[in-house]
Amino acid sequence: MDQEDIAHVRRFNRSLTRRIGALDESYLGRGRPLGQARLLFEIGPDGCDLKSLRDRIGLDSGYLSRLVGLLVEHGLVDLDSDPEDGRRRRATLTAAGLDEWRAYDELSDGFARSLLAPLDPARRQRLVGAMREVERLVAAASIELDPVSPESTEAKACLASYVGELEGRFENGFDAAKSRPRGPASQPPRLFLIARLEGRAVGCGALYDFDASAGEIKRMWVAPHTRGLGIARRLLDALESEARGAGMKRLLLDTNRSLTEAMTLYEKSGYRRIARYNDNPYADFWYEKMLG
Amino acid sequence: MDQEDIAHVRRFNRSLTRRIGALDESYLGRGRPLGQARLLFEIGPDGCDLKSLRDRIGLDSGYLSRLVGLLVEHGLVDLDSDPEDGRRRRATLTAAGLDEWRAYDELSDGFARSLLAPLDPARRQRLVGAMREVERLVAAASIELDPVSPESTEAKACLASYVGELEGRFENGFDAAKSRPRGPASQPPRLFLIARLEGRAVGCGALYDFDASAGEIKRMWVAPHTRGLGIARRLLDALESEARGAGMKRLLLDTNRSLTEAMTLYEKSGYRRIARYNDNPYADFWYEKMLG
DNA sequence: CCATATATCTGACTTAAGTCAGATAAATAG
DNA sequence: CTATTTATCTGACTTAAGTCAGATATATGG
Repeated sequence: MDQEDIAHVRRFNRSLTRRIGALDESYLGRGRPLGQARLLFEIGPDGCDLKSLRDRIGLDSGYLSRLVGLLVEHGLVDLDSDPEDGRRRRATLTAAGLDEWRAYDELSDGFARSLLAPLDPARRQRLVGAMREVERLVAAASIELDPVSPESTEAKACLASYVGELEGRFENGFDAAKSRPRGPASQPPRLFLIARLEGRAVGCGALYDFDASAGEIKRMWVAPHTRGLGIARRLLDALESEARGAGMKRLLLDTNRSLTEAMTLYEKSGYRRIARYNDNPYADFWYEKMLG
Repeated sequence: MDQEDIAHVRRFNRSLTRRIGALDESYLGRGRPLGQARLLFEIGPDGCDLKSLRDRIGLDSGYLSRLVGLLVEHGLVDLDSDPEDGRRRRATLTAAGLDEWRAYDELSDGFARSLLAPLDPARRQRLVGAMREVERLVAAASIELDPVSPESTEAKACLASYVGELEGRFENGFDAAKSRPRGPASQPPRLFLIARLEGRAVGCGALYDFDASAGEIKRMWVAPHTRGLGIARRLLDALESEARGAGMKRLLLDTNRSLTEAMTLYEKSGYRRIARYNDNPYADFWYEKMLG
């Protein structure tokens, strides 16, 4: 990463900050402080309970209570108890509040429009495309890997998605029980990693012991909407580095012919096809990589 | 421009706002309110006079005075009168101020680095490229066209750059006096347009009367660092629309063989090669367009 | 039922950020 | 030299934004 790349990112941040500040300014044009405006906008046409508002915008509970109070006072918001949990309170927009919400929505739309309008169609498409690219790659950069227990809710949720997907993709469906790694029955993995994007699990991968000097990679999965961000690559790298740290000399893995992206990844990462080394009924190809 | 494009721009704004907010947070980590931190950072290693600070950040003069006062009090900034204009005051960083400036600079660098670091080199390049594209296109969208007097300082500055460039590009140099449009001596243009990017003139173009039913486009120029943003196209469109409004049926223009981008633009915009219609010694090609 | 946790509210604060009306001193136009 | 403009400063304000320590009422696990 050279200094010039960094300078570009900094310039980008600066120029965007200024521009986005302009959106805030336009919000102020409705004579309401930014905090209240944002809150009103976040409550939205469907309403919202205060707890989730607090989580989303990150406000002190006392402060939030007062801000909502002001909106109620101005006749923009109604506040009732949540029927399911008497401690919680739900905020919903009144008719006047909904009008205001629409006005803010219009401002945001108008702002976006003002970025696109002066451009010819070709440049417009390029801008939208570049924005999407920036967004995706910035998301990719904010992925975090965390070791978790394979028994944790998060791990189980990932595995369920993994199984669900294989069921759909494999010609004969998939039954997780038949694809256990060998060794002592239901041997736990040495490391189970979760990939998180803004706190939500969007991928997983596990490293198992195979024999005294080898490990096995299994349960590699990435949520469909986050593919192409290099998450699988990072999971694989992290698992390999753990394997090296544990003194393993060799890594094994198997895969199904329908998982073409996975096979591409393995081959790019230095895995080479070998003969069948297990009796996994879902495996079509077997790979190994010597750890240097 | 469809609703989906707008939704993309809005999502982009939202996700970037959050991320850029994180940079502000990191600035706060040095125990100084954001206003002071930004001011210190803007003063920079070379110092700066208060007037230009005010223009750049847009602060109330009283407020700025007090903010700088605080920085002086904390031993971070020195304040002296400008030797050239006794009303102005120059702020310069003390040794301690410079250390602080470096710390903020490091934070910005670190922030940029944290966006790039988790990515593999290919994705890193894609991110930097996409950021540059967004920046350029957003700049393109914020270009504004203004009619000005051809005698104004801005117009003269543009024309000077235009002449300077032609001198360099034409095989036999360029003398503006020899390339006057025909008609009553030094006839003023019907419309002289300036293209502005963030207040600075980065391009120009003029529409002259040629005869009772035709106009002539001349003095089309775009600053080198802003080429590729579609500025010339927008200037040309605006001049044509003025010509239509004035009842002109036909537009003429001439150009030199070395101005290849210009020729491409004219041809894409519907201009067709015609025979020589004037005695401009620098012209190699002549074009016309019928206004529909 | 009890202890504890959770969601919200209230009161009493602090601080940042900014506005506005002059005052002051230096530059500039005539 | 005088009137006006310009750049900055000072004093007196306002408002937004946020923090913190309880108080209160409701859920939840045992």
